[in-house]
Amino acid sequence: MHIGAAEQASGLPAKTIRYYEDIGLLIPARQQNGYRDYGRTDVHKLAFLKRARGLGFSIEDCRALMSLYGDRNRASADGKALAHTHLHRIEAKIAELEGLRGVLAHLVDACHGDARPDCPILDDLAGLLEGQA
Amino acid sequence: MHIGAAEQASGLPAKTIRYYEDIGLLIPARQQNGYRDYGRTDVHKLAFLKRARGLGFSIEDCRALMSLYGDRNRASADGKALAHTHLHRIEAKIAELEGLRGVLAHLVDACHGDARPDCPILDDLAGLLEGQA
DNA sequence: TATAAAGCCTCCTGCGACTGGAAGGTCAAG
DNA sequence: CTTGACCTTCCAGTCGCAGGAGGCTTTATA
Repeated sequence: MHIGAAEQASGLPAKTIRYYEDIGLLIPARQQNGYRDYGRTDVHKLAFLKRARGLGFSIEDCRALMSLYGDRNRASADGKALAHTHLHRIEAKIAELEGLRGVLAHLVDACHGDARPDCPILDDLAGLLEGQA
Repeated sequence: MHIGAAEQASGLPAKTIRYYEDIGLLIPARQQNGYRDYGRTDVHKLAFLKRARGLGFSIEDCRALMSLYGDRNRASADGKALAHTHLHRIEAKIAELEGLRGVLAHLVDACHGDARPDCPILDDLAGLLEGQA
């Protein structure tokens, strides 16, 4: 199966599939003409990678997950640990963004937003609140 | 004021301050020996940039905000529009991450996480749920 | 059979927003 | 006069690809 077909079957762009080969995530066989040759297992792995990336796992996480994926003697605890760590990262990111959202919503709310120049948003950025305190 | 002092005063690393000059965000005066020379206004602007970046505004947003910052005839509506757009981006990102969190929390919860190899997390990534349906 | 189009290959560059490091100039203190 | 801190410029690397150039091979059509 050529890379174009693997692209259709896995949902990953050919560019990405080649990149994954570059970094050693999934190295396919080659035909005599040099074309990459993907088998059914390869396509499964590509779809696996797509799903894992879609869940926000880093490439290095994916490497570890792929290793577990192909390991019959794996411990489910290992997969769980990876997912758990990743979940914590996501929760931390959410908390960070919620903090930003709070500040921004407050500022947007406080700004009348007309043609006049006085703007609490720019004032906050300029640190005038501290300056006036 | 040398860059080291500006670093202390603004809270931005010297590397970042130089980078901001490279991309034309804040170009300081130079002393005769070639050293950068930051004045009080420059330090204010650096602190302004630090605050804006800390709120997650992109560099291009910061460029626009800086322009408004220095414009006596600005309309507060412009600042509000930038902040509003940014707020929407953050909310969209939060929603996306909350989706991921939901899926991951579910998977982590479903995985017993012991020495046995069967792992709902890896099964999900492998698309076995669809395969079995 | 000739040719055009599609698909494949490798290699290089760029994105955003820095960060680290090398090689070298400048300045104040001992 | 030397040491060390501080400054300069420039280059490379980060992450995860995407875009494009230039050149094969294969396939489809006239």
